Amino acid sequence: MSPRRSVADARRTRTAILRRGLDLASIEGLEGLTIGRLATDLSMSKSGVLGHFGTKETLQLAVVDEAVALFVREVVRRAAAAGAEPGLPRLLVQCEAWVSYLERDLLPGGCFFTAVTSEFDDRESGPVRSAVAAKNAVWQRELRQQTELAIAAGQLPDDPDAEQVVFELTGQVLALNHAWRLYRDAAAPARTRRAMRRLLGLPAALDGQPELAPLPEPDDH
Amino acid sequence: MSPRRSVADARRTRTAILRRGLDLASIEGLEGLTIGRLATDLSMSKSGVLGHFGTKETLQLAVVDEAVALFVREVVRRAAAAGAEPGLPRLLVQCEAWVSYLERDLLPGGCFFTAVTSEFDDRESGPVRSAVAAKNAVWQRELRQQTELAIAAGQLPDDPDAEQVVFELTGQVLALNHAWRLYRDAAAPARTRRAMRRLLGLPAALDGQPELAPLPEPDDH
DNA sequence: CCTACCGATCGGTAGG
DNA sequence: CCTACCGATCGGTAGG
Repeated sequence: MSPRRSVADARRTRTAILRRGLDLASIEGLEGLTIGRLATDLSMSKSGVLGHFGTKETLQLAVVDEAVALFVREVVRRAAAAGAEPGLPRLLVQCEAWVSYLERDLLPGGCFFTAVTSEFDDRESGPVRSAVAAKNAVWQRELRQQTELAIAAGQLPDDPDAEQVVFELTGQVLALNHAWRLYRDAAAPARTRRAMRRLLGLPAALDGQPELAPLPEPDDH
Repeated sequence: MSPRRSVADARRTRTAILRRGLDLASIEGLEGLTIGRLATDLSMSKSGVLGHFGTKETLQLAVVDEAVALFVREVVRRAAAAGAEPGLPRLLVQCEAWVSYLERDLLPGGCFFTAVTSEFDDRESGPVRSAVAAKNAVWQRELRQQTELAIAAGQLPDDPDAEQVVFELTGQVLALNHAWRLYRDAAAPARTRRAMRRLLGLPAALDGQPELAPLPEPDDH
């Protein structure tokens, strides 16, 4: 009965820690995520948890990576799987996947990046802050590229500034998270879709088809 | 040399605690605001700090009130002092005061309400969460009223849904806080003003007059 | 307003 | 992966 387990067992434990850590961090933030709480929830000792990461900061960075993996799976890849053409069609699919990601409440505390950005944006620069800012920037750049393609193809109405369009799209998603989490406002996803539609020069939605664009079925995880 | 001071002294101490507490809470959040840290910063003992409030929760609620007072002074009253007529003119002044409030960095951690909303929106209901949600709602209601007046007066372009307009305005302010705090993006205030202008059916700004509407000089505090 | 405490919890280490 | 610790800090209390 040695406490030493196989490499595969260790990896499984690590995965369980990160999965639970991501749930907790979405609620309590990355500082509020404590090793003792994780250990209790997983019926482990604190040193058993910490052994996988060494320090709390390394654990926090691993949780950020876990959150990125979820976002990539549920937004980036799901949008890509729709096979929409570059430019406005792809941008619409990406926006729909983004709204859907929040609407489906994949994490108990809502959007991990919104929570953690607000937690770290005033901190001195550090690895965690940098990681969050960098991951945010990757998604913004992807949206900007599609917007630029849409502009070049004459698919957008009047606003020729891709940066401005992405800024405003982001704001509508932040408003969604805000209304959805603070007031449990069930109308918020529809409001965000309506704002995005207007911003991208689309006509108002038909009653029977509220989505911005059709998406493949979501992964059930 | 009794440690007991006058009532006026006690009130001054209380004010100092709340002022510092608001600064700290804007950075660290209302949970991250600790009594020990406050005591150190103010060269007091922990029990000296706690004596003014009894419990941490009471302290947190007092800090929320302090934040409301700042917002009322710098946004609500400053906008009212401009003397704009109800409807679109007043709505523009209120939006300009709102953007200016963030742009001027009145607190070291940016918008207190954004930070605290994101911190408490997933928590079980409690007095702090309720207070934050209620204060948020008061401002939203004020904006909605002016929007409804503007709609009734035919001052808005096409969108007849006041709730939707307020939702989108809020989103642009959230985007401002996001870009301003996380990326130190100096272009963010102009982007928000531009988005608001478009949303409210105004022409694009002239180069020399970027504000949404003229405001009186800010209070220096 | 202070000193002097309390039990609980924090991140982390030693040693196995 | 565990037990058994460490010093520091948390919110809060007793008593003056």
